[in-house]
Amino acid sequence: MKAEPSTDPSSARRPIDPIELARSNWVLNGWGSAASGMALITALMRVQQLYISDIERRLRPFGLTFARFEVLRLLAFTKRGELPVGKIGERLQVHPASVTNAVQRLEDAGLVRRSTHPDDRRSVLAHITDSGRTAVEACTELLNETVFSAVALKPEEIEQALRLIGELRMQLGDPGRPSE
Amino acid sequence: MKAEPSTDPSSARRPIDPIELARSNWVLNGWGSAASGMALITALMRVQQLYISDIERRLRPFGLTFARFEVLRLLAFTKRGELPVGKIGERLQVHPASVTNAVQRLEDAGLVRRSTHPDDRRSVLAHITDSGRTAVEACTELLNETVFSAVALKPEEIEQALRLIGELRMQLGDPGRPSE
DNA sequence: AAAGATTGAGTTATCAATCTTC
DNA sequence: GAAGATTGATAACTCAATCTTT
Repeated sequence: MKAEPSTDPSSARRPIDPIELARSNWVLNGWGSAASGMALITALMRVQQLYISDIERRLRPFGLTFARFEVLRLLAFTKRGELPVGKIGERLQVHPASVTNAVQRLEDAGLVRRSTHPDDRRSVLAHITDSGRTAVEACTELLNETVFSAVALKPEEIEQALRLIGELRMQLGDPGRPSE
Repeated sequence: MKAEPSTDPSSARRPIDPIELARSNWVLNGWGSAASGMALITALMRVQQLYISDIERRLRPFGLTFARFEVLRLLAFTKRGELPVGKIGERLQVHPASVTNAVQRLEDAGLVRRSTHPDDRRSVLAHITDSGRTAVEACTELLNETVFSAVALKPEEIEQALRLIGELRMQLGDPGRPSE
């Protein structure tokens, strides 16, 4: 047993972590068996929100959102620099309409060009431009230095966290992680 | 050094986890020092998305979103069943405009009522109604049973995950977790 | 008819501007 | 003037409906 987080309401000096406060309330209401799961899921939501805010703030000078950055990043990894928009949605696990929107914005910014697939005219190819490559490389470098390399965990802790999150993704039936 | 995750591109049989694929690409591009952090942050975004989808699907029959559920839950925990909307935003870490929107919807649904603070007429109090209490208890029970208690990790793994996420929140300057 | 993508409607979140009260 | 909240504008996502091509 470790020291319990203080639930003392008189400790008004430092602001109590809202997540730990919620957890205490859960326990006090007799929902002890759900308290830790609630706290974990709330914490996941919170840290995601903090990361997306941080990343989008850094990308703003480039006129990119994280979603659009991911599209560019994906295209830049392909051999020919292009991918059908359906494939993009599949890889990034986003709705087709979201891909249409992102690719439209990227095309308006001159970072990708659209063309119809030569073998299947139903399909639309998104092709990264030179300008798009320049932008995505700069953004990748920036995010690598300021965010991804800066994660305040030891390497083995990152691997541990990845494993735990992987379990959760599997349980939730993440299509990207089939249990087969 | 531990065994590296497979980067073998020939394993095309089962759909590769997009996150592990991105990680491989990061390593192949010489961004090894950022690869695990990128994978962790991408995984956090993904699992958050899966949880929010799952939770909102379950809340839909009640006409609630997760954000609105959180507001109700917070109010139900207070002694008098009421809180200034500014405090709500502070606790849940959301923009004042978002609170206004959520409370407006909740009021339209008859789950909360608004009144002006007696001691400071600038401030608006949100007060949970009997109907709101009934709804939030039903939703809490449902989420506890189907989501929060069902987290597919052992108790000590949940605590481990909470600790690791806590480190990340601290690094990101989560106002709810001051480093003092 | 089915697959692939787009469009339009509805919802939510954020930001700046505004309005009231202190 | 500053604090607290609301409003209006903008952006992004989801869903259903539509359109083209297979």
